[in-house]
Amino acid sequence: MTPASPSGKGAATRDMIVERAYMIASSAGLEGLSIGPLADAVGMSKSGVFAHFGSREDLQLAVLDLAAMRFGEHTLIPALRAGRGLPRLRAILDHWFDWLGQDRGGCLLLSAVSEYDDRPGPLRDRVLAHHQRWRGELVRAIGLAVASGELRGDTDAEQFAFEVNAIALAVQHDMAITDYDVAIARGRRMFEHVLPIYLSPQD
Amino acid sequence: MTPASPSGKGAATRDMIVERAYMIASSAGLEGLSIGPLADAVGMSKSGVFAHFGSREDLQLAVLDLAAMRFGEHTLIPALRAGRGLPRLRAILDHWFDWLGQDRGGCLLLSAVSEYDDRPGPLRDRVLAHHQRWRGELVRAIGLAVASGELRGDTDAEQFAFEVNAIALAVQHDMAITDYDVAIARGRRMFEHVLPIYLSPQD
DNA sequence: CGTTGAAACGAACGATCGTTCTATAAAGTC
DNA sequence: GACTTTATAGAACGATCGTTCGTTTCAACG
Repeated sequence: MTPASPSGKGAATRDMIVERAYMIASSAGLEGLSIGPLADAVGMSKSGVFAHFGSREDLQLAVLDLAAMRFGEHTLIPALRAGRGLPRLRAILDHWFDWLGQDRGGCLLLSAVSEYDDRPGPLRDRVLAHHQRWRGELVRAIGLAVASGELRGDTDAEQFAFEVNAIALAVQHDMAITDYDVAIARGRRMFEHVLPIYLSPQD
Repeated sequence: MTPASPSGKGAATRDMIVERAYMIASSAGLEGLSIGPLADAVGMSKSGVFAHFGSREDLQLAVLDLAAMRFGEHTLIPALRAGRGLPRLRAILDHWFDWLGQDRGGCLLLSAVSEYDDRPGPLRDRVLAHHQRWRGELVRAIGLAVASGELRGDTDAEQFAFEVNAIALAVQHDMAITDYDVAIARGRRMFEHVLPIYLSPQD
């Protein structure tokens, strides 16, 4: 309810600007985000928008942080209500698929990795930091499923997280080629193909 | 040896320009390719470069076609020397991994899909056409492995192709985060996890 | 009331972009 | 050698970009 930023009128419009910028960048990419059209979208002047950020890069960083927060709220947080272990892992993937389908242009964070993977600078650093944090959450959820005995004791959690990430990437990728529902169905089937490798034998 | 384009001095320098443009776009992205720096790179004037293409979009299309040709030469063509069936499929994936590692910034074609997935126009159409042609080659190679009896008769070739593509995507993705060799190793392991689903039982 | 400080505007700057136009140099053709 | 075609150069265009600057609006405070 209370914004993370310091309260006040200025911070409120700043949040509003970042929100709108996030919508634009979701379909145009972070690099396709420019201040002029953003100012039109929020009904302000270019300089009025600009004054809330020291530079365009700061604006992009703010958008990136918002995207990461929204992503976490949409996938990890609700999955915490599922019991830890395999149910939670499945819930994460379900919500992840949901997330990929809601914004046209797919997940901003996934796209940003390929956008900045060979452009060093603060943006690349932030993108990688967010992505690695998320990868860590995946590893953690997998680790809990190992601890619960649902997954084999010799499970390589990082490898499994890599494979889950691969599924999400492929779904986002195929959404551009075929239908959203077709891509999701392929992703689900793929997870069922990968999962048995890691399942404990006694189950 | 002889260029695909009509021969002559003009066509030769055009090929040279596209070549250099391909190198630039490999790391900066197709959208990051601009004519000014390209002209400097080839030692010509902006207008001199521009005259070989009706527009920037035509230049980008030419680069895209070159990338697709190079990709095919690097992966599919040498894999044809392997026996049809599973060996050829493995060869494709091996050469694909090789291809992902050689250019910094990964495969231009894979990046282009996310770059244009929600930007309609001729570029998006061409990107999707190339990608679907490649996907078709994957399906075909898988179909041959089914015909040879190495893969199960009820194999869903399109699903398997989706999964192979997912592996390549994840490798390219993780190359930005970790090491190239680590990403490749993860990709290889993942293929060995997926393959048994489709292997014929008697093997 | 007057004063202060923040917030937004409007105009402009310098740079870069894709593109166009005109001129020039070279190569080919008769 | 005169003429035509082709290839390239150079200058300039309109547009857009991120950014800066001076000014104005406006609420809060005394």
